[in-house]
Amino acid sequence: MTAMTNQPAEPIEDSDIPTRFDHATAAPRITQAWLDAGCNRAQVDPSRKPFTICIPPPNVTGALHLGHGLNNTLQDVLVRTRRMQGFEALWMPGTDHAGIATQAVVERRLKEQENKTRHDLGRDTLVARIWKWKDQYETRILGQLKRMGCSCDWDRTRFTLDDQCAAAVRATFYDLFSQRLIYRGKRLVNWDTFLQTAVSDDEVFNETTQGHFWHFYYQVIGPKRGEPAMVEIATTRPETMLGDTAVAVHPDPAAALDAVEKELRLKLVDAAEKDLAAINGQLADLEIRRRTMLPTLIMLADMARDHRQVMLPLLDRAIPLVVDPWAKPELGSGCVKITPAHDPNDYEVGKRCGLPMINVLRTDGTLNQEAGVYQGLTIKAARERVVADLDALGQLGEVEDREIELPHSDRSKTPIEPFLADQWFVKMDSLAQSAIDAVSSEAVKIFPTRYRKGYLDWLGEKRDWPVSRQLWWGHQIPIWTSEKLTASDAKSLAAKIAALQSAYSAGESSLTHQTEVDEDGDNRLFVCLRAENAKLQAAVEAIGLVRDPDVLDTWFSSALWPHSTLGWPEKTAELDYFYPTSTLITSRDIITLWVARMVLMGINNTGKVPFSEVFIHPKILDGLGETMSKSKGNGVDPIDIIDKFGPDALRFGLAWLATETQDVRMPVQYECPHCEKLIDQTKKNRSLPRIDCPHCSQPFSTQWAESEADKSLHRGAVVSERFETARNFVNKLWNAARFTLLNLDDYQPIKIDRAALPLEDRWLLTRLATVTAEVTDAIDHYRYAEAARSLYDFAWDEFCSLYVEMAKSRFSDPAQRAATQTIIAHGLDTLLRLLHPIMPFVTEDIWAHLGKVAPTRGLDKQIEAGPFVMRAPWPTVDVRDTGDKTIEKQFAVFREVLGAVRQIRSSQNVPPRESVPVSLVCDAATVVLLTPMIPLLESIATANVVALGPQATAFATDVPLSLPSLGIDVHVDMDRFIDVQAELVRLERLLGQIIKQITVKEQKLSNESFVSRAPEQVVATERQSLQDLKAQRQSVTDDIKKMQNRK
RNA sequence: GGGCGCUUAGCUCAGUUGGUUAGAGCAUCUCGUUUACACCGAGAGGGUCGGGGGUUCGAGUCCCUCAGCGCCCACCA
Repeated sequence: MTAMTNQPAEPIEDSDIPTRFDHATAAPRITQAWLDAGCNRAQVDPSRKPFTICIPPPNVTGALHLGHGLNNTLQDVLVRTRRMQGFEALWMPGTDHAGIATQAVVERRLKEQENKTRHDLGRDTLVARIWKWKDQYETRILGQLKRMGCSCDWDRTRFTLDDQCAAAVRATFYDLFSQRLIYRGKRLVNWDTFLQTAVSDDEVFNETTQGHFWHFYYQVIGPKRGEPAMVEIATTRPETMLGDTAVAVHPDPAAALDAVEKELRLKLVDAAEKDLAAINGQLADLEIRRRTMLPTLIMLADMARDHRQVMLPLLDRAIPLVVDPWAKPELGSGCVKITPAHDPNDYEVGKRCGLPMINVLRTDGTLNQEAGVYQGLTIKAARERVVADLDALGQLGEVEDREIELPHSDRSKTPIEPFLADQWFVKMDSLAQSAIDAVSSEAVKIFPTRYRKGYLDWLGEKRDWPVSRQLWWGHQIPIWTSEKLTASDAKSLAAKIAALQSAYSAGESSLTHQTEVDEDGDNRLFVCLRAENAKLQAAVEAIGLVRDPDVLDTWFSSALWPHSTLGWPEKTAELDYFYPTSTLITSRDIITLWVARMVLMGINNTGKVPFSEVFIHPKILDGLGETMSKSKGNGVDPIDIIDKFGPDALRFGLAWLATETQDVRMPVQYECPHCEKLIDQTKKNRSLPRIDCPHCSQPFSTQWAESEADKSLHRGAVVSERFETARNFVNKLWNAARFTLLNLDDYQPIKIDRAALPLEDRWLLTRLATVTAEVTDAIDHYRYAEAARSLYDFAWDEFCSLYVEMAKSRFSDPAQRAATQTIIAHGLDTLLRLLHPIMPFVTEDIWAHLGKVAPTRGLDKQIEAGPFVMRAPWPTVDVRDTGDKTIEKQFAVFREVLGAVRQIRSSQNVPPRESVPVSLVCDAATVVLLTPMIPLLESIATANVVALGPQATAFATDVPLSLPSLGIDVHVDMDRFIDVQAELVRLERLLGQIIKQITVKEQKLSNESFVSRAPEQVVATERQSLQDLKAQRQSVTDDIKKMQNRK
């Protein structure tokens, strides 16, 4: 059947609609139909309110996994809902160039496959290769999103490195540079010696390794009588001593020790038992230090103030003793070697004490000329040599074994070396403050609110943002430099630049320059170009300036994403209409890196916050509780799930799991393509390119297959049974629709008079109204799981199990057929709209089928249903359908009674078609409620209600069940079926339960304080409940007697 | 070291402001092809709500504490 064409209504045959939703053929067809009709498109339309979401641009490092699947499902649910609610909804798609990550991936492959480094290729060739990689993965990523049903406006797809984003980056950099908010500085950076680039703190992870703690002795130069001849220092990185420029000691060691002791004693007061020993140990240690070390330390401090020096061994360089509070007398020897160029803390000391900073490393991690005879060695080799040589000199002391937290680069997995280098920084002061204010004032609201704290704390530190990266893939810094200039050279160069400035920038200024004096007293000059301009660039280079080879941190361009994608710095109509965007949906690990920076850059560039709400969703963890990531290899490709379960099941399954506080644990299995058996994914096998099936021994490939041999094998999908529920639900909906469609062949809608409707119809309308309100509210507040559960329960337990069942008999009654058709068509129609944002494909397919047999739908008046549920209006709540508590109560009672009858039937093994006589004992009020339900009960439970009311009595061959909370006793005549023994077992068990409950209640009610303090209503309920239980006990006891008599 | 979560059935998770007998899906067991659906239907079994203490008439829910797991931030010469 083709879905999207308008054909005249024709009878539907049973065989026309398969019993399973065929997502594999339906999804591509529907996707195409949406595209053809422009359903995803958003345009500036002043008559409508805009609703905008910018996608968190996935990195082009690799394919998407289920974490992205969740992120994008949640965005799409929201966008589709708002679109249906009448907003001009724009979902802006795109990808991120992910500077260091992407370059690292491509470089690694280059090494593995061709044994080449980036230097073998050169900058242009490498960058061209990365573009190729980007094209390949961008296509794959966008394809994944499309198959998931993401309703992005694809024509607007952006890339953080495309021309439009580049223009925004250039303009931002230029503006910040002009305001001196971007500056050049020497800073200690985390140096990745493998990738030969600085990486940010955020790209560093710590790993505990077995290391040593070496003690050295440095000789004091010209020790006077009574003074120590040596100072002892200790380090975990001996080779850095080559860059030592001082040895520090605390300025007032006695006071420092006192302070520590005071703190320890405070701790002692409210310490737990088990900690006491440890603290006391520390206090004892302090005492020893006071006696043994303190005099020496005080003497050393005096010597330092006296500008005394020690001799750095091996290099025979005299270095000063300095005083600095960083040297803590309570630790180690109390003295600390200072290596400003290779340790963050030492760097601070170096700055405070005005020490020289000697960098002993080359960019590749080998030692440079500063290291003297050790020049050219690797760090590892140098370390061994330094230790051996010091030992030979007799200046090596104790060597302790110690666990060391060693920083590693997240990208190359190699150890980080702190390294002094020239870098560009963004000054965070006022920028950070604006982003703090935005969240404090709730101009930007973060959900769940607990994530506000991390955001505010991080920004509160206002640490300047190092933005240069020694990479080739990214936005090259738009700065041209000339260094080591004399003052007069600098002056004449500046004049030439001023000339260029007036020649090229009529109107808007597009070039600016700054001069500054470097640490050696020379001048350097920077020129910044605002936009790409080949001629101007050539002119700048012609007067001798050289472009900075570095590129910008990826987050610099990501920070501009909400406005750069809409055309900023141009004043576009799009920007004016769609910006600020509405909601950002992302994961918690980039709240600071990305969200905070978008807020401050958005405010800086546009004067407005980039979005008013941020929703942080849970993370998807694998079966071992680890987050999914490309680098770990435990990522599951959403396409595998889609192939097996369908896109709707993927989406519904993810939404169902996306609760507020809990991350989603997702154990996965490989599915062998040969024998279809499932193989648990483990730490060992999760990143293998091929696996031999343990069941059928045949090999299959995985998503990591790269070699041709592996790729030619059959691919083993990674699946999770956690999507079965959702897949089954999709099919349940499909079949409810199938039933409806098969009964709409002669659809003749009639005008509905609500008051005259039968009970079950009024109930359905009430429930639809309630569910509509619930789902709307849940989605508004990002409670996706609640929306999914609410729809699941209603669709399955109420629409399918009750309403459809009740409709069966009414369809065969000519008097009721038309009305039932009208209502069920309306019910299905509403359900499809409500489910569409979560399950777009199956709802769209059913919508098309429904449109053919029932092109107009509605209650008060018939309305032409449009061709797409995607573009249909979101259901609204009609007040006439809400608040009828009587009907809800009637159905609640009905379902209880129905359950009781079924339970009795099942316990006695009564065949489904056998009608059983039923007698219902209840009070007069319940009779009124229940009487209209009798026909439904009879049809659904295959029961025959022979008596109802206070006077109704038990049967001679009775199997009863009491519903104490409702005050109803259900009696079923089991004359023909009864299994006396089984029944006795059941009754005895039941009696036991009742007696237990009675005991609990009696205890409760005999508790004087409960009766006097609990609210009256609670006490009354308990009393009534006890009374009911007692009555039930009586009747069960009677029944047991009766049953024993039958024996 | 600081911060934020989490711990409920065999598994994966819900559980609104404290209030009848703590729920769902999967798995298990029993029964059933009944005119949409076996990716289905009916029913059953399965819980000291991580341990301990407290507040309260009443605690899965609030407070304290201990233990375990996870994440974020800082730091360790």
